[in-house]
Amino acid sequence: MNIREFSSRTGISAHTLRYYEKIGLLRHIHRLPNGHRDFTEKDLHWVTFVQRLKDTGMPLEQIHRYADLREMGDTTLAERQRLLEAHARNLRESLRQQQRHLDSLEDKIALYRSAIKRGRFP
Amino acid sequence: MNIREFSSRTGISAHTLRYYEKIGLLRHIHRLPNGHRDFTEKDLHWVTFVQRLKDTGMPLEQIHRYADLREMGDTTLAERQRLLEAHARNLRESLRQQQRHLDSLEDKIALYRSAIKRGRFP
DNA sequence: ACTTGACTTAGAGTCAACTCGAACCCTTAG
DNA sequence: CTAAGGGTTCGAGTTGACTCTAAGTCAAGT
Repeated sequence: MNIREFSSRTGISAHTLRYYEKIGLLRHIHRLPNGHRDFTEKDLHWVTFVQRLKDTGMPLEQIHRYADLREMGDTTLAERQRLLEAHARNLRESLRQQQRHLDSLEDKIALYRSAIKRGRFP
Repeated sequence: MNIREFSSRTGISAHTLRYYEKIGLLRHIHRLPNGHRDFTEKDLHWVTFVQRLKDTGMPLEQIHRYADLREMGDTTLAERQRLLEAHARNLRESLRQQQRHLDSLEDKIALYRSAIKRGRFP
């Protein structure tokens, strides 16, 4: 598929897709004879995974590292697993922290609610 | 307390604290006769709240807006409440999304685990 | 034949949120 | 008296992740 369709399927702008290729997050993108990119389902699958890593706060540089490992073949399976496990641990910790923040915000909102009901600030 | 102690109590660098004052996140910071900032417990409380908003993804500009409302007194209570409630809703949604991402990552890690056990990739 | 529009590249510009540097002022210890 | 160490201001520089521009190619439609 062309960059337009790939862009609309992934929600990533064509500009950003080219940028991702330039910095090495996307590799071996097939080209048509006219030089246009021709993305595959496999590319879609990889990009979806990249988005997941990115959305959970992994910097592009570390995703790049993962892409490197992937490129090196099955001898790096264990290292990729370690990388993902470390990331999952961070994510779990971050979720706990965000939950604490949310609880605390909800407490504050409850204070606002009762302050407004009583017509003044606590 | 001086900027050094305030910095170490909040975990925010002195540089950043001055920056926060410059952009209006910190206001009415008391000064000693020599011009040095003299932070109070109230400042600490406010900064802690600002950190919570920031850590849960609120842009500084919106925190600034909240600071404006706060400055305007009790007539803005309802609006501040709405602002916090909208933020809490976003945060709950983001937590759900992050949890889905985590589940998906854990699935992938499980695949790695079994691939490594079998000595090859799925 | 020409225009339209999707694509290409290299490289510059933007934005949020810091982060740092330079030049300077005060107070206190030796 | 002076040097160290903490503070001050203003403004410039950095970082990560885009985002856009300019100049060009190419294929299809009128």
